[in-house]
Amino acid sequence: MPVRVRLAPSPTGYFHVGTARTALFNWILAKQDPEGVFILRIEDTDPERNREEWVEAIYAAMAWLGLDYTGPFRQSENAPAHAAALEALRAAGALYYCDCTPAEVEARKGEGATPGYDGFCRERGLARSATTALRFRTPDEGTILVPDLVRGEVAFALSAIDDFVVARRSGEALYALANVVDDRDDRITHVVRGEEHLANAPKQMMLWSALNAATGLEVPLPVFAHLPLLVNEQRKKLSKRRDPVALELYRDQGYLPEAVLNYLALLGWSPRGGEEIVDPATVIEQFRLEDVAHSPAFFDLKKLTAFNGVYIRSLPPEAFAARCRPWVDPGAVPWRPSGYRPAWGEDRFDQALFARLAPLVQERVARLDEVPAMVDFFFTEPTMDEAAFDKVIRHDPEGAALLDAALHVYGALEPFTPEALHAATLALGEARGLSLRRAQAPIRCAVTGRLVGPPLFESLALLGRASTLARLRRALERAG
RNA sequence: GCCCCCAUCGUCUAGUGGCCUAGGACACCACCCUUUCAAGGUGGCAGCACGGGUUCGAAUCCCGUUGGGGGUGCCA
Repeated sequence: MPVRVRLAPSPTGYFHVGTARTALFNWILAKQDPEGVFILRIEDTDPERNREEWVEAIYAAMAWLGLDYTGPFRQSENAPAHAAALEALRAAGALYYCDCTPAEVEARKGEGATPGYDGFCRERGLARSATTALRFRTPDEGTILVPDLVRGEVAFALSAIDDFVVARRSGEALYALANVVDDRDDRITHVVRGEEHLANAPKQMMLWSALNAATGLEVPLPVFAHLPLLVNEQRKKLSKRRDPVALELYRDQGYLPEAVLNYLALLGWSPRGGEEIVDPATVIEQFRLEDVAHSPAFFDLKKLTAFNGVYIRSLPPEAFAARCRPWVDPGAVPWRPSGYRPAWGEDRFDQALFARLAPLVQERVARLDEVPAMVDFFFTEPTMDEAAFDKVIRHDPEGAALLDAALHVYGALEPFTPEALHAATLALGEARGLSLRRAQAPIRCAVTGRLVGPPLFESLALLGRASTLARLRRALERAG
């Protein structure tokens, strides 16, 4: 039987990094089978909380990650099937109407063992009305075994599972039912999702079987796989309120999707052989649900960032330059990180120049959003770091002298190349008994406004003699 | 409260009874390289929660304790 898996996110907020990992694992499973199918189904049965923009965010996130799928489908579009399922179950006696309000249910909850609903309306024979919801009649005793590829079999006592609601008083099917109906319709073979859904599994199995019986259509039950949760430093489930969980955020900061995917694959799983930088093909080849870890994993931004640096450095220089454009090119680009504000004018930006700069910064950044601050002095007059200026120029007697000497030597330097600049600056320093390390500092500061940046002599050559000399002169004037 | 899950360096993990003096990665520290910063190289710090079993032998199996987490919606 071919693998059929699905991602079933609800459009109630940002696309969560945890959802991204679930998507990845499902996608991998489908890719492992030549006939595998990975379905994207938007679970939009809660009109109160869904928003169309979040649906779009799901599509955008999947596209950015490069995870292809069958669909997308909207759960709401299958409402007729949900209604039919409800009717079939009701006719078979699997459901009953209940007019208890949540407050009443809560009030009756004793200190006793059985949690949740107490079965108050089970035998009342209520008819459908505007105040009745539909509940599923669950057995009172026995055990149900959930087959879980990650954890093995998980046993639930039926006595601990209450008669849960499957349709609102408005008549609409709830997640509990809609999800099962859709999974049956889609012939889902593996339900792979976060551990927070583990307690839903026995209920869904019972519903699935009841549906098989009530409709006469025997659809094989799926097997489950509940993935360990992603947690924050407090070891709590990643939360939209406290934690940076939105995938967009990572995209905006210049994380590469391939790095994110690689890192996500390592949360709960590890490749054979110890090498952690692995491409999707390797993961597809090696991944097994049975090998997934059981304990929650901390989402470590530092490690993700380190991985991102590895991926950035491995890019061909031209590709790196192209990927930087949304952050550095004020002109027309296909996509923009949110909150982008041009650091220099469109007329000042020079794509050809940036292409030559790119290799100098490529190995110095771990995120694409660090690039602008590293090349700004090429496209705009740099803002002087006053502390740096004081340290190596104003309060260093050698500083101004070096600047003055550089002004003269650079002015006559032929050719104005990195090699010549290197040699000239080295000589400048030696004449004063200074290491190149110290000799380059005031020059770097004068020209770039900072003490750190791309290699200086390459930068000066690319900047050109005129700008270099002008900035040296200006710094000299500032030093007074 | 009740149900369920989990427990190896700070973090992610390898480890399925002897190969473990517990391996790798990130982070951190030191040194090397070096025009700054990175990158790169070398080395280092650091862990089997606890208590009982089982066994010739336990990080690995069993029980308990403790500690974490998830669920307990007419949300998904």
